[in-house]
Amino acid sequence: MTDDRRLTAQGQERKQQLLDCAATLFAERGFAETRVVDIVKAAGVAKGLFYWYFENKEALFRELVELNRLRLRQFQAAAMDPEAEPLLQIRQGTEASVRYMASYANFFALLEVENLDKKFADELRKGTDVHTRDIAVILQRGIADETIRDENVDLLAYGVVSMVGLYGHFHRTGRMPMPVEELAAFVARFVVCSLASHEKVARRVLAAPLTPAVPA
Amino acid sequence: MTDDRRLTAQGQERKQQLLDCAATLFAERGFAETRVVDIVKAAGVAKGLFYWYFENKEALFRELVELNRLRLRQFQAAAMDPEAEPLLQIRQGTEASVRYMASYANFFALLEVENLDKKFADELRKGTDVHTRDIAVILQRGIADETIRDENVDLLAYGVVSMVGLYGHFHRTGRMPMPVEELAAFVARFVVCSLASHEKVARRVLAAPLTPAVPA
DNA sequence: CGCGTCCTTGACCCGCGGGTCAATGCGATG
DNA sequence: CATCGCATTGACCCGCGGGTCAAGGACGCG
Repeated sequence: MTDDRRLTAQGQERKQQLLDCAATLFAERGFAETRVVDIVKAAGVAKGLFYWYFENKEALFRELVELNRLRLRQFQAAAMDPEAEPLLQIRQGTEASVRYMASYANFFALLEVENLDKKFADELRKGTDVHTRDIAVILQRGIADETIRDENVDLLAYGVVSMVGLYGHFHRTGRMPMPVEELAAFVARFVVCSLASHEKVARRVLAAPLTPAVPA
Repeated sequence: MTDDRRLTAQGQERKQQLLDCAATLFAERGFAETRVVDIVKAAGVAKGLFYWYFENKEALFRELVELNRLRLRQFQAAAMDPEAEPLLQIRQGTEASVRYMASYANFFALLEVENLDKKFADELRKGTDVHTRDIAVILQRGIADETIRDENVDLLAYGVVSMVGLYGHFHRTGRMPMPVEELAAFVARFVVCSLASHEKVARRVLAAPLTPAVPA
């Protein structure tokens, strides 16, 4: 495949099918351990077709990651009440992220791979950084109005973002069978407690009603 | 190499040399991207020699990980004052771990790889779990005496252990140039705040003097 | 029906890199 | 100095798996 060819409806579908199969396999056994043959077999097509839709295995991976990071950010942004106080926004975003990860476990497992294969680390890190910046901006407001502990805002943001990924991984790998909602609530409490400047701020934020589920 | 052969002093040394070179390379470019040839070249020996000391590449990796997890646990345990209250022990262990990771950055980067290659995940996870259990036991005591928030102890322990690894990674990959001591202090504060049941407990624990450096 | 574009096939190529092996060195030990 | 077992060498083997390609549908359009 050279640059962006025009794809028919059928073509779009087939490409998506390959993306889906690849995502599942990557999530199951990782990038390096997934063969192109495995992907096309899973999709029930010939090997050559893979290269009609993708430059190579790496390109497919990048596309997959990009797509999903986008989705997550949107989902998270949608869950935040723009009127709420900073720490409450963080709580809402955190809960939403955990839920998102649960529904799109396959896709999400993918993002973890980026840290493993150094080949991707540098390029894909940028995506995470953008995400982290979103959070940092909110945290900054919380620090300004003294509801969030006055710490290095980048360090805090990194912690918040990673935390979600961390517990998502934990849950996904089945080491703690528990309902998603429960886990989401736990992570939210954990994050809020680690950020709140005072006990009463934490209590106030945690007392707010559960974030309503947002339509995808 | 079949099982454990008797090695001369020279043999021990050579083997260690290979382990060191491999650790550096793995840390730099990851497991899958490091060739056996690269390792032996770095050590300045012939390829065949690699297989005199190790069953294969995977076996070397496992040995490396095992070795370092052991070291970390010892280091961490040594940093904890057995008389101190639970949360203070956690703080001491956390600070020590961050310091440890800074000194043995190469070795430590290795532990992250385990999450990437699914091949290792299952087996090596057990090691992490043991580590997590250590922490869980301490947390349990803190929950009993109400100095630590009454949450699922396993979830908390996982968070604490991962947190350290997380920020270690962050620091190691050079995204936040700052003195190790400063980072260690930050992570300790983060963890203490997320665990403490009450503001005054957190303050008390954080007011305690810096853990003295323990001789290796 | 002829032509062009999109789609699909599967046999084939080929280099990379893990792993082997027969030969040799070398430092103890009797 | 003979012998033995640890240590070391580097050429070689070989399969795996990424990537190619020539050929052949299928569908739409004038």
